[in-house]
Amino acid sequence: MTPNTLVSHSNCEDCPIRHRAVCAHCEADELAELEEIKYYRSFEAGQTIIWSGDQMNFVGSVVSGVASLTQTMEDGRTQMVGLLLPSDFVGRPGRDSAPYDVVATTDVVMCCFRRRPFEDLMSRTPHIAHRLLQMTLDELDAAREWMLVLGRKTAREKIASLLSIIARRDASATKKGVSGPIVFDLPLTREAMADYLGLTLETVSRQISALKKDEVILLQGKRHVTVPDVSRLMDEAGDDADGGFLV
Amino acid sequence: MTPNTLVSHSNCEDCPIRHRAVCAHCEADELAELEEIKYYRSFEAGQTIIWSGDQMNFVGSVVSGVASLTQTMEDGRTQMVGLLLPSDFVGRPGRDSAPYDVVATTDVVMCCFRRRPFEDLMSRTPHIAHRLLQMTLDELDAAREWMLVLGRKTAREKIASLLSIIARRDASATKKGVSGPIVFDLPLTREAMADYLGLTLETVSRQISALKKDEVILLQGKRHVTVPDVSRLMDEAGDDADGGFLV
DNA sequence: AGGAAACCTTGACTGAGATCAAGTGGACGC
DNA sequence: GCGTCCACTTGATCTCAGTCAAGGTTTCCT
Repeated sequence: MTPNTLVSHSNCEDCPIRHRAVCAHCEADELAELEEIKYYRSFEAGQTIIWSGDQMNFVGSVVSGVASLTQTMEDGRTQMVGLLLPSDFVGRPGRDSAPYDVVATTDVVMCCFRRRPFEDLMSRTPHIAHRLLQMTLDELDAAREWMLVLGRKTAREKIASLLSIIARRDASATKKGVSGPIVFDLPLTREAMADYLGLTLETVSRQISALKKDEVILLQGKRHVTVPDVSRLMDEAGDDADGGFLV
Repeated sequence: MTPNTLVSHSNCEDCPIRHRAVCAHCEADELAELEEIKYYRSFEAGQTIIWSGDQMNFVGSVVSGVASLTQTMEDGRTQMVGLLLPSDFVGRPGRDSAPYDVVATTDVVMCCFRRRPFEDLMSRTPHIAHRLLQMTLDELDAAREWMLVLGRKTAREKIASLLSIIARRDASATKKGVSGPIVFDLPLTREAMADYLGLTLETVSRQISALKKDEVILLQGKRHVTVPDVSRLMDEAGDDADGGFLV
């Protein structure tokens, strides 16, 4: 699928996530050490990267594509608990077995480190530990914002919230300005969106149709979204109007 | 309210959360440094400890009592996004303003550190940074488990989940064995439980009545709970039967 | 080109939990 | 002892999202 990806940024300095991932604060010498223990792996859309309960032999960063963390109950009810975009970190140093399934939502390339060497390196490298703390705190904030969405928002607000999160992360990755309409492709199926939002896929479909009818969004095909007025979308999400593109 | 608390463990070595809080891994000399910049503050039940948006001048640990992190939408809908029990950490090093309200649910005593000195100390003390990373990762796991509860569980399962979480944390704090019935007091009002679970207080009340009628729990008064059979409660929560008291 | 499999949309009906409303019970002050 | 307040309970009704079902598109395979 993505056969050349492995070659295209084997050098960390050229890596597209160099300044956003767990290695962001590393000095040249630290980066060299990381470079020695890293390796790339590619996954196709739909593939499970890690099974819940499995031995965790590696940790790593998403380089390209989208993956999701999901939890499943015995009767099959599924909840997505994390959306992993490029630069996000997978795995927990110091833990043996994975608590969630990690699934590739699109084709994914990961930059992996064997767990033990990474843990050793981390204990010697405050820059890495510090960056990982920062990233974990950010994820905790995102999880808490998500709890408000899951617990208190209506179906329409949930969809609007998800769209504005994707739009925001997309904009911050591509460094586009905030002004004017925003255009992006949904990296998730209706079912994945439902699992993210604690809804059924039928409800997701209906609410997307409703937002389209009300011209909050425009659709070309089923995945290509245009948001003519971002603040309108934020209103629909029930968030404070300004929102602020901080990250 | 708790006038003597300030005195009763001004010495870190005697502190009830000494080995579970952010200071858990500290050596004697590191502890001495912490001791110099720490101070205690007490809050009465219902008091707001930190307002969302406020300047964060301190961070700290809950020593005794229960506090909650809550998010509120403009129209008043409220979602609790964190339940802070003794040893839990409040605040984020490196952040200026608080993203959530922190409210004392019961009377609370906190061990506070002024933010700047704490940040300085942390950058010099890997033991503290490492412990904070551990605790943050644990909180992230808890938040993700909570997302499953909010997104996919029924009202009855939500209540059973909350009860088993409180029972578990209570048991691990008091070091009691797992066998036999578990007894504890609910530290939350019905309304706080509703805010935690994304329900209304009426639904909380009805489901507690239903669990009582089905003898999953026994009630003395409105707050004192006896769980005759923990695995029965876990079944009702929809979790995998064993659950494991790891923490 | 034809067929099958994903993925998505839409409609009709149902039901779990929200909403609105009334009432209970215990704690506290006077 | 009596009123008041607060936390909680219970009942009646409504509604939003779930469920069940049918049909539409797109893509990809043969």
